[in-house]
Amino acid sequence: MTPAARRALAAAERLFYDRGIHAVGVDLIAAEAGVTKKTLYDRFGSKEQIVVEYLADRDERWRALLAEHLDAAPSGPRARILAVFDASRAWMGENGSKGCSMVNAHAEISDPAHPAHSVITGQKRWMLDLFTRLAGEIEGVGPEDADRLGRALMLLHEGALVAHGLKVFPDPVARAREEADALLAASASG
Amino acid sequence: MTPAARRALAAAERLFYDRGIHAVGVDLIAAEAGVTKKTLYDRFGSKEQIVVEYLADRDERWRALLAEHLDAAPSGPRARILAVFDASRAWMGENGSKGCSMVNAHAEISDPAHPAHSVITGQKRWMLDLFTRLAGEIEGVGPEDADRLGRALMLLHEGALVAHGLKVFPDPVARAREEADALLAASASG
DNA sequence: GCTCGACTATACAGATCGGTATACTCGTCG
DNA sequence: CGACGAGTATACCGATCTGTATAGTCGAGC
Repeated sequence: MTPAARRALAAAERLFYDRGIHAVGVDLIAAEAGVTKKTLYDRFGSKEQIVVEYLADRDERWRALLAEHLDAAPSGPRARILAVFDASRAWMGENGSKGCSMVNAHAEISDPAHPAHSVITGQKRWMLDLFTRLAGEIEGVGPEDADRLGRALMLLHEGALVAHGLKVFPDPVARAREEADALLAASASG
Repeated sequence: MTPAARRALAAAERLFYDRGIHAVGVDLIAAEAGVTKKTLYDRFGSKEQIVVEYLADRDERWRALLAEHLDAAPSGPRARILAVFDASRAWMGENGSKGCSMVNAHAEISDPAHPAHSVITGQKRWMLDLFTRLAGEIEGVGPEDADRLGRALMLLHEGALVAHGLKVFPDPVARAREEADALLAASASG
């Protein structure tokens, strides 16, 4: 990726996230990045492609941050599950005062055939799988309970991201982590 | 409200919710409603005002449906809390295949001074207060535990609405209700 | 019968939308 | 030196955006 393309994508990410996708035009992206529209279309081809790369890049960065937290977590599935919430808390502190970019983008994209759609649902499905897999690694938790636990963790996590964006009450991710902890304490020997 | 205004608002609600606010122009609203732009601007004055009334009307209808479910619920705070989730399940079945309109609208509105902003945050704050108040009515639950419980219920509920919109797994509102039930069972004598 | 509010129809203004075209500069690499 | 990729600058296209203006239709109430 050329330097101008990187600058353009960085500007697009900030603008799309802060103001919404449809509210931001390519002229504005070009101006904010110090790049001409010609360069934008040479590198990306279309606004739609910029949107896709915006979401894909955020997804990639989130998964990288999450992997760091998972690697640094104490061994054991329960600590690793809590590490997911820690990662989200760290992420939100730096990247997310308006909630989840995937959820927000989904609100603006009606066409299920839009190439961004698979990025959005892909991340959510991946997160559910992660929660379910980690829950299944807990001693004494069978596949059925893992499904139930994974989905409950998913609900708490998604709810926390939304609550953070809406600023319903302070530090909802920390609150969700507490609740997840209680859930895990109750569900098995630990 | 005149008949044409009612038709226009109904069309706007459907279009805004399905496609997003910025993706829908007033010409399209007018055409879908069988109404001229002149009438639209005579009745509402601006697109911004249409957006505000779209959200306010949905809020009003949601609160009415919720009140019905709360009135029909068995007495006792625990049953009433579960009735909130039942109301959401019924609501989503009819009005919401794309999640929460307030959350979705918030994703598209960057200006905190936008008149729709207070409608959005107002409903969320109201829901948190409702959960907290109902939790506080449970025997043996003090004010501090009511706050904790209210916020946990809020997280589950918001998470369920998002998960429903994203179609992460089937019937997330029912799953959230189960989790809320377990939470309430564990938190007090009942 | 006449006024008045609600509504339709159409055209337009000024701005912005996504996207394209032409012409230029500059550093790098062979 | 010369070719080439990256980027700049600017102008433009057709379409669409919010919002306004003019002119006319229709039905109900006084």
